[in-house]
Amino acid sequence: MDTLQTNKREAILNATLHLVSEHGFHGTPMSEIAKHADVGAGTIYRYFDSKEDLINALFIELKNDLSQAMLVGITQDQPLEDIFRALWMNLLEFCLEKPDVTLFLEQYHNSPYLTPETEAQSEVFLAPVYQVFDHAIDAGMVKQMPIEMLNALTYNFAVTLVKYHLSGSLELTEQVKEQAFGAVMGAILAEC
Amino acid sequence: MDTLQTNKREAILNATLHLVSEHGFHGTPMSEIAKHADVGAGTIYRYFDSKEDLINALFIELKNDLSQAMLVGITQDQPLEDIFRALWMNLLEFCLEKPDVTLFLEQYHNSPYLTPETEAQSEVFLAPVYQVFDHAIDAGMVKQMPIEMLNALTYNFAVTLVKYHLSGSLELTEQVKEQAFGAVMGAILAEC
Amino acid sequence: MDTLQTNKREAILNATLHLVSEHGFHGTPMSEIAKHADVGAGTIYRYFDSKEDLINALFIELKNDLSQAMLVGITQDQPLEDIFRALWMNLLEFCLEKPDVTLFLEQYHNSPYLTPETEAQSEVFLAPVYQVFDHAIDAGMVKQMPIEMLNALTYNFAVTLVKYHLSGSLELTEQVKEQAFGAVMGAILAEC
Amino acid sequence: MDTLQTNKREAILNATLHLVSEHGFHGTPMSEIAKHADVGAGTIYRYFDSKEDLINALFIELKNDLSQAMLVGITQDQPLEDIFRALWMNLLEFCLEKPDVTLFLEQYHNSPYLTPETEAQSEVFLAPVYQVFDHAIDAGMVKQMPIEMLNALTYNFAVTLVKYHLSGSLELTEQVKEQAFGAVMGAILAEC
DNA sequence: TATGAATGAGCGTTCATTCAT
DNA sequence: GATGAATGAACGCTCATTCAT
Repeated sequence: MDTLQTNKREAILNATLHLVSEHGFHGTPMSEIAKHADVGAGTIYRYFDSKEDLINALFIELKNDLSQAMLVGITQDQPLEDIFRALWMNLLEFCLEKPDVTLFLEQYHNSPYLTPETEAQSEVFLAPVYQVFDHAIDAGMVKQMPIEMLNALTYNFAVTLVKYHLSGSLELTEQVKEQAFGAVMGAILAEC
Repeated sequence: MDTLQTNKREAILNATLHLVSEHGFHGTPMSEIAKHADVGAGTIYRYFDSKEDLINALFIELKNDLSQAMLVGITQDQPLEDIFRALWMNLLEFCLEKPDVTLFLEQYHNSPYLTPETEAQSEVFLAPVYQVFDHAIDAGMVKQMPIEMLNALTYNFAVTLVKYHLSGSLELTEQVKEQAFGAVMGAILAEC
Repeated sequence: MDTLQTNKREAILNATLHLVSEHGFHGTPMSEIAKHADVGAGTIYRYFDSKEDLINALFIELKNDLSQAMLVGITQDQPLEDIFRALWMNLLEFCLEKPDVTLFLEQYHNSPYLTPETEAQSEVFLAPVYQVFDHAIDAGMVKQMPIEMLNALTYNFAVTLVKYHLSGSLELTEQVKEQAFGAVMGAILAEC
Repeated sequence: MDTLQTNKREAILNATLHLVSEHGFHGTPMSEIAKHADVGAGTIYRYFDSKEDLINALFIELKNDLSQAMLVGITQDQPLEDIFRALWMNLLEFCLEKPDVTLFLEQYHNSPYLTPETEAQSEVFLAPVYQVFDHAIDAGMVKQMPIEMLNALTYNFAVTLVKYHLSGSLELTEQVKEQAFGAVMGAILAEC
């Protein structure tokens, strides 16, 4: 029973992710989501108040997934350099492996669905990552700079690369990934 | 007459830019564009085949504007370092001064309106910029890296900063701009 | 068990009365009725075939209640004048004390739910009242007039007054009630 | 041009009147109104903001029609008795000749569409009628009673008779009409 | 017997597009 | 050329009803 409920909700979210990443918010009618999720049109409204609510809920879930994925394999006792590399590579791999998530999140961030509330909710999950940034700055490893600039140079940069990759204009080979990570380091490290 | 025609076309494009940057593609009906442009609803279709055509045309124009703005004040005889700085600062200032253009372009890039054709058309204008990149790599000033990665570290980075600025989370003071440019340089320079 | 069944049926009818009198037929979903009656949505369909059936059943019950209420305290041996007064005052008081019933009945009478069948069913209960009318006409106390006109001057008039009262535009004080009854008498009595 | 616009608006109002009087508010979808008015579904929304707005506008128009009809043939110099009779008979005839108007108004008055605002708007047209009532009371012809009671005994009584007539249970012959008017007079006259 | 999750037809409404003027 | 009234397909959403449990 519990699983069935969860299944429908999951199916709806999955269908939404899939369709929106491909056709955009406006190109994805609720009826199509219902069809792909194999549920009745009205069923969606047992789980979500409205299309907006559905999309916001999906955004929050995906931001959480992404945050979790970034932290995989990371322990407190590792050197800060290793943590940084792991965080960034985890991020890059997650975006590469889940292109629909990447595209959904980017669309969401540039749409009127994004509100201060949903943004604030999504930021919560990233707290551990921001902590690493703070430590790195305190330790003198990373240049003193606004968190947003760090974000732009790490998170947004990775996403941009993946979008180029998905559009077919840039192949993200292991070598290119390393080069990209090198660029990130060159940009943020307080070196020499 | 010619001017009148041009005026209407311009008025329609301006209204579209203004409205889409604020309310998104879906939140901007053709009727509203007509009202803001002070033309009849049907008149839009004398200048553009469809809403899609209108938006694509606007995208191309804005990409051209942006490219032109980047090249302002640049001459072949300047040192490569100066050219780089000028290009990037021009870009940053353009995005800051024309937030509606910035927001429109970002929405467009993350929407289903973007097609390989429109993308290709818009790339044409950036040829001079890409030439600078090539020269810089040939001259050993900039690391050998895919043009897309360079783009991500220069163009997309600047746009991301401006979006943070527009959302109110990051203030782009002169000092922050310098710091940002320093980060760009750290990322791409083939230094020591 | 029998009581439980009766209880659920009663609860459903009560909830329907309450909600419909306040929000109208269209503003009262079955799901809301179920919630207010504290039963499952499907349970309603054990007691009633459809929403229409439920509303018709409620109408019949309320018409019965109203008829019963009119006859309270009346005996055959009273003078005809007293019976008339008692009937009418009973009616007025019932409508005043049960505004939801009054409003429900009026909505029903002006809705497509009303059919010749349901009307005929509801008329049955009023037989004793109609008998009084007949006697009064036979006795020469009341003018010879169609039963419907008598109804209009007694029943419908009383209901109309109560509706004005409920809407706040007319206060039904004891004095006003007497005046109203006086008007009824003036209209129907075969006087001088 | 002007006529065309008026025609469409009129056609929509007529279709609404016809359909609502027969099937009720809920039984009358906008699509059906459009079909009967021979216009596109969207066209209705050029003339009315919403279904509610359409129905309210129709109500106001019909109340105006009814008020106008009541005053036909009445002049200030007639005796008060004649004015009364003319008003009431005009009303009765209007309701008889336009049964759909009668049924629409009754449904409206017993529906959630009725709001203090729409009621107030509709009362404006009845001012001349109310003036007659006031004069009649001042002149000592009619008993001192609340305007609502007078309304109930004249307006609502007439409508009730017509509804009985339309339901087929009471035939409003000339004789019955006279009898009915006699009842009205008996109810309100301050006589002997 | 009772439930309430699930359904999908049908609603009110929007808006890109057309075309008579 | 320019208009804007008119269109109707398509949308998001509701709710009477069903049925597996």
